[in-house]
Amino acid sequence: MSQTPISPEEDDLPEQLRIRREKRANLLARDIEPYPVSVPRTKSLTMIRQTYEGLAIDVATGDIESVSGRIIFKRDTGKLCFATLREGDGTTLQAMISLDKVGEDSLASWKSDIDLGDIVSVTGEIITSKRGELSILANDWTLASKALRPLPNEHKPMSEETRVRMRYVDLILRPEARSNARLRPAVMRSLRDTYHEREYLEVETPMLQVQPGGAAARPFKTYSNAYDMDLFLRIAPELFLKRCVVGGIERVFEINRNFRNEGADSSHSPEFAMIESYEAYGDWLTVAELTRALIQNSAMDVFGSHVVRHHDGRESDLGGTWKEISLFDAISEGVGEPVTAQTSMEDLKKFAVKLGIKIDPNWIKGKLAEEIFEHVTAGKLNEPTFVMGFPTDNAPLVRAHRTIPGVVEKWDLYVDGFELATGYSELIDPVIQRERLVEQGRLGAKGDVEAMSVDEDFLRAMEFGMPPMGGMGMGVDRLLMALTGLGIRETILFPLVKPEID
RNA sequence: GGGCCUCUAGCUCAGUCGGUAGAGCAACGGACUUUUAAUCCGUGGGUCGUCGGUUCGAUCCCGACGGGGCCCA
Repeated sequence: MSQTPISPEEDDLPEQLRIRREKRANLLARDIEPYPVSVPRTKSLTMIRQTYEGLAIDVATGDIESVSGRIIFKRDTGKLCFATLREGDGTTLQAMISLDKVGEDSLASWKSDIDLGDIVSVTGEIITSKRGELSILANDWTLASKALRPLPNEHKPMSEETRVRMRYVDLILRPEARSNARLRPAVMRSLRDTYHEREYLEVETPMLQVQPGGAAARPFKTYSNAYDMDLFLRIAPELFLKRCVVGGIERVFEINRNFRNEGADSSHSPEFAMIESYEAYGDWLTVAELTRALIQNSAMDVFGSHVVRHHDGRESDLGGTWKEISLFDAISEGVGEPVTAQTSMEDLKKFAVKLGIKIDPNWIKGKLAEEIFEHVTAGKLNEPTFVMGFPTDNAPLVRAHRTIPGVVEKWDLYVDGFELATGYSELIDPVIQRERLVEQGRLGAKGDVEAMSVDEDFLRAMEFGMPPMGGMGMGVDRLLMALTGLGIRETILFPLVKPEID
């Protein structure tokens, strides 16, 4: 990592930082405000571009406007200077500063006080240059904000680390960074539109929880001074959304952050956006259809097609109905022998060993079966595929499959080789639910840090009667990955990075 | 958790078979009234991630630590 100081001491600064601070001081000494409260601005660069689209070469419109933007190119010549201004969405406009319009002092100041990266306001006539470039020919200009750090070389890509650490610079320089930042809210809006069309109610449930639940994951632990008690950041909203359904909010969804205290890599972030929804009187097939609609509508709303083009040019077809495979069929094919929920732990271990899977002694049978599946099949599932029917013992919140013993009505959706979403026919029998959670508690006591615990208030809610329902969950970051092919850290504006200096 | 790669100027990167370093862009000084990564002339800028070790001498070799990346479980 570079050694650019985060909190620079005034002496011993790198040359370019020192020079820019001197320029700021010099402006102040001449009673020029480097950070004014406001600057003239009558139109955005986008509005100028729209208004004067198609203007011929070397035209003077007579229209006087004030515009502002960050200087991303600067070409100073003797008596006529050019700069390219850019505003937030990437729209640019050329500014021209000429001796005969602004005078000697102003031109000299432009050359010596203004740097690449500064934000300026320019007032003048909208013209096209002799080369046909739409421009504003300055009658006057003023500094809007002095940049004390130089912009990186625009023509060489910033390293991945610099992009993530200084996303603000990434956003200034890289069009993809700007479009990625705008993609997420567009997808969020599409997801909400789909839910609203189906008369779902959006709710917000607690992120600070007394007892984390709803998923198999390690939580972040924190502490409340006011209550003098440990609290946890939620790993899933599931148990609260189900409480909503008990209360009669029969179609409910939430889009918000979950936190899992686990490894971070190109598809896992410690905090990630998750969508979860529950539909009374639905089942796992109902929510599979919903999930497909959510994803396909997102693709259509954002890209205008179910075929999405990834950043590397690869196309991914999310259209049509999607393939469904059985989890145990996939495992059987992978190991070359029939495997069912009844296959013994000993046999599963033999298969796992043969495949070179490192077995965690805390794994129960269902977990081992899923690990084998992930090893032999998951990564190969590039086209959207529902993997149907999971082992009962590793899915404590899901109801039993109506025909297949030892299996629950749970699917995982795989796209591009990773798990994008999951859906259940939810378990609604409070007695069986209690048995399942008590069993989870036993696993937890034996050292399984991901095991769920018995949430008495959740069980009490169930005991008031929970309607039959289907539920689903989907990672929003992963949806963005499926739509764009990007890594998770590119879909998140400010992913967690370790500090540069300790 | 294990393995591999990587950290050099503001940015992106070369490089030194061990004798304290270079390019492009950026910066500084000068020339230029139509530039588009402007051009031309000149100049400066570095604790070579940190701390140890080996050595007459380490940015380079070795070790530990820290940051980043990739692969594996």
